[in-house]
Amino acid sequence: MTARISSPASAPVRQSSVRAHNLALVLDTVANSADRPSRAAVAAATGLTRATVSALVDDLIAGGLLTEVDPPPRTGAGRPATGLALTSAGPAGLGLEINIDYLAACVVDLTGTVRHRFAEHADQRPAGATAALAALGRLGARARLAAEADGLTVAGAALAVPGLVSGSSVRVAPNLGWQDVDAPALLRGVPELADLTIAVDNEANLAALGELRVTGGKPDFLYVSGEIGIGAGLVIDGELYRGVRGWSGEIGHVTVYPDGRPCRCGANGCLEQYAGQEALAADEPLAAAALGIALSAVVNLLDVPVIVLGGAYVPHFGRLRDGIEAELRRRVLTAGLAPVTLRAASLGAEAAVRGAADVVIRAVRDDPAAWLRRTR
Amino acid sequence: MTARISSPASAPVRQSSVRAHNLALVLDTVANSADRPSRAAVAAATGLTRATVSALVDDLIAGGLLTEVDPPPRTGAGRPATGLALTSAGPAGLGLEINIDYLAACVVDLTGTVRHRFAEHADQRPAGATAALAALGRLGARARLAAEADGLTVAGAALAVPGLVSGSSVRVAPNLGWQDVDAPALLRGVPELADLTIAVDNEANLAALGELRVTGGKPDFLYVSGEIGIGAGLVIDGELYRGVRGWSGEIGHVTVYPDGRPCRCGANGCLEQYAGQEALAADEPLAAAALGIALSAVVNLLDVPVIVLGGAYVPHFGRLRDGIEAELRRRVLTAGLAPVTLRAASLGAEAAVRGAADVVIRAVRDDPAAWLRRTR
DNA sequence: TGCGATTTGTTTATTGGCTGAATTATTTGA
DNA sequence: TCAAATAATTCAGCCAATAAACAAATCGCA
Repeated sequence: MTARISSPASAPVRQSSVRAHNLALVLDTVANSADRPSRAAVAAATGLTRATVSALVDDLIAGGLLTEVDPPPRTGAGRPATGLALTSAGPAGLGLEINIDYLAACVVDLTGTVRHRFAEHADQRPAGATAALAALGRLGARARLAAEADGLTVAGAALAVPGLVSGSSVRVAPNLGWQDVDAPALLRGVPELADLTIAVDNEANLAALGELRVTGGKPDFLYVSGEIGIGAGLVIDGELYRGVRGWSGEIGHVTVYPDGRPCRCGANGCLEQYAGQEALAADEPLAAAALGIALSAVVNLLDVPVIVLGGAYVPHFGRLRDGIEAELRRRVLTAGLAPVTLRAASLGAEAAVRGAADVVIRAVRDDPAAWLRRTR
Repeated sequence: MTARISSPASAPVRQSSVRAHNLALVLDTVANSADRPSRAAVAAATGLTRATVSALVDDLIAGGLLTEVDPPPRTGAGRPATGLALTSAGPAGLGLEINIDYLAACVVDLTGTVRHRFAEHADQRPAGATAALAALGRLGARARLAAEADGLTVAGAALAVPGLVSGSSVRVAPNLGWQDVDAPALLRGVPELADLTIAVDNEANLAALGELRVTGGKPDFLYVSGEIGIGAGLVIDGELYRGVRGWSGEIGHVTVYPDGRPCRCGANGCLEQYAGQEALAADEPLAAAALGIALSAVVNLLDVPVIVLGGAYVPHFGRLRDGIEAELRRRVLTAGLAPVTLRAASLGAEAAVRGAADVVIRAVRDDPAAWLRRTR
């Protein structure tokens, strides 16, 4: 089988695209191997010939993405293999997060290991966007310097914010009181970050990616992040779905009780009023039912087999579980054909920063050819 | 720019994949041109060289997918161009549909033109799956013979059913009283269809594709099909999203009023009870509000900019519109940033059959290399 | 009428990248 | 010690793209 190339096609493909694709294929195969595969093993796994894999691996080693390591224990006769592994001294991702009451930065290397982690706890609302992002930028600069002292090259950064994002602009972050903030520009005001490309995304989306890194593979799940607001990140076939304008996942404002409590958004009966952090803290009795109703809607609409509760839900998971599952069984049309799996997130508060850092290294992993061109 | 190849990569790419991709690119470019483009125009539009385009076009002509036609009126000096167009005598798609009270078949050619159309109106429930599908198979056979009399080659068929589908099996079709029916096998029992590959999909999904063909381009929209049940098809970037197991779009069972009317699915307050065909016929006063609440959930979750109401909603659109839009304005978090567009479908009852036929020709268009191999 | 300018489409040499077979390297086991 | 086995590299060949030159056909202006 050869690869299906994304259809409908919209750009020409040339030999260099073949190379780019196969570089990514080899890198991905090494990354997803439990052991430390040889070139021959990679060839067998991918369907490429050993000659081709050798050439591709040479490029990836020269570009600082792979290294040769001791092979796994031998099993029989024959020339011993050379093991391959992702290098932990190549590109790294810088993750940044701003939230109501803290700032965080972390550095993740190509293997997915968190190498450095910094946080500052303080209410970010009074300072305003400019001051808060300057402080976060200084935190990021410390993280970058620490990473470079380790021999890592920071390939880019991503910022998690609790709000709606368009391109690089934070359109609205109600809980921070922000509106139309060009966050990357403000962060780059810190000299040590001036040369970095900085992406911005919603915290729930990035937390979903953080969770994805932990599970591995190409899963399908909905990650629900209970912070002051409730957001969700939808991962389909291992890819984050961001919506047409990047505004997907606003599950906190899905209507649960049409004539229910008024919400700060202007509507009535939003999920957030029954299952937000404040409701949880107040031991709101309807929280589980409300979550179950909203999640049933998601499953009916999208056929997502797994739901992961993260953020503030993690400590309350035991208490909420039964109530949510009861609603799912009752309200999901296909519940009888295949049950919906509900579980708590494996990462806690750091999911979003970590997901942000992952975004950067994910880009390198998905398009190693771009990284090779850069270091050539 | 060269194409990004679908990441994360999972299969090797070789030169033949490049050819396959670029064949699809050229075919797509010709198909989406308003005029009848020359080879040179296709080269300019795609970024390929004229030499390459000439070679690709030769293959597509030899394979019976493109034809040379009179060029559009000249505009200046230079050798006159040769126009290119999709052939209307090549592959065709056979669309089939079974619903509560009718059977339908239609044939669509590569250009998207409906060439033949057959329907039989009768209650399909008493007959049972075997007899009903035999009758539909005979209708399909008539359509196929008519198409072949025109010089068309039926490349495959697709069947629209009102139910949940897994692979080629109809798991449940409550309104037909079906359970675990291998529809393609029964259809192929008709000798004239024995050699065809027959896909099966939910009627709402296929109706969404039918609507997509009419709009053209790569739009994003949610198509809502109001039949006895209410289904939805989600189109993102011109592609249908089917869900992990193919069970997405069950908007009819999204909860609107948690303690509302009991539904045949066992839950309470499903949209279907307030905005299904029966409720519409009874002039149900809550229909618009219920639709608005459920659609707001979709937009909040998925950030879909356009909603198309089809099927039984089309004649009621004028009456429902204001009520739905009021709820959308009130309940969609991003309504203030960008309004949601609501419109009636352009195709009526035949949307699903037509979408089914489109599925087949879409496959040929997306992978012309497979078609060329077949006719070689 | 004729010729240069212009545009289309084809031909030819070159290049990049993969394949397959042969070759070299290194180990196990009889 | 040598045959069998496995890993990795080398090299010729092929495919599909590019670039540049060339051939074909028309317009426009003198």
